[in-house]
Amino acid sequence: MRSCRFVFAVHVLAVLATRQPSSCSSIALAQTVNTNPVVIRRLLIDLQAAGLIGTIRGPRGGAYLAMPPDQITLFEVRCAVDPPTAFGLHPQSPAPSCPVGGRIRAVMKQVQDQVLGAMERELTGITLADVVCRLQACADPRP
Amino acid sequence: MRSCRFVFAVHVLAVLATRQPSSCSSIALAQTVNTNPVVIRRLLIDLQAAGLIGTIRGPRGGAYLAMPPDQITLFEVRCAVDPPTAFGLHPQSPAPSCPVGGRIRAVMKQVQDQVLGAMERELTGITLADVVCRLQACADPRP
DNA sequence: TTGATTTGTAACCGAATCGATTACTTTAAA
DNA sequence: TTTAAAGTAATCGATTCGGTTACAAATCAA
Repeated sequence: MRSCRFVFAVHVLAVLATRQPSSCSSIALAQTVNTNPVVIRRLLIDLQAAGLIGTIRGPRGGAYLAMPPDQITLFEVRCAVDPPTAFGLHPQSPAPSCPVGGRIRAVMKQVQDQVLGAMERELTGITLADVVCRLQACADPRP
Repeated sequence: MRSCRFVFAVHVLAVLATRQPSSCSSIALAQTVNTNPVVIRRLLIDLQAAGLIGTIRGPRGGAYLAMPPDQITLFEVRCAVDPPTAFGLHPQSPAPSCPVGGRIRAVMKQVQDQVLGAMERELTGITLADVVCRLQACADPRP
């Protein structure tokens, strides 16, 4: 997963958290992230579908947090914008005649689920409020 | 990380573990994985650099395990063939004038390190011997 | 009602990644 | 000497992804 959609999303949500409860346009968000507004709007659509933010069309519109920052975990953010993948699996079916090839896919699927579970536990332990706190360089609540 | 180098590497090592102590050619390995021998040889180079396998050139050559399967963890395998990344970071510098933009990179680097640490703990807990065991559908030693 | 502003969305581009492939060199066993 | 295998360079094609342009839809204010 080399996409930076996740860090962009956390960045955007952190800005919205500091702007609460007023909204922020995709243009302004794109400037802080240093990317194109359409890239931000595509993210906003996914974050909105996940119920993390709301958007307002028209003049003075923009995006706003739909939830208090301490109730948004980074796991939810990741789920909203990235596919649940830790590493790629076999693109072609391995040789079924080989004892390894016949079963390796199921085993590696298990391994991936274990790894994703570990990532979930870690990301569930970090809220958007924690991120905002770290941004302000206050004491890390989870040392 | 969408590359399947990691699953290919585990697949190859599992085959070598069942073939111990004799060696196995990249052609034979490529057949079980269902890919091209050069793809396998590129993997073998990385696994060899990590000290996990050895290779023999010439007729009757091939790759062999350099270590007992219960001393090879999936974390070592992953380190050998994949960069230590959980998600992409900001490609362009965020706006330093924004309070979020100025610090978000460092914070997300921390988050990535936490996630990588969780992945490391999970993958360190699975050895190549465990994988071989799971391939044989015996009771999972780590339920 | 009109104009301005903003989201939503489609289309496309260019760079990067990656597995696959061909071809060749190097090594070493029989 | 022949043959089989690793090592390696070069290239191809598909896919992904951020970036960009353009435009439609919505909504607010004058």
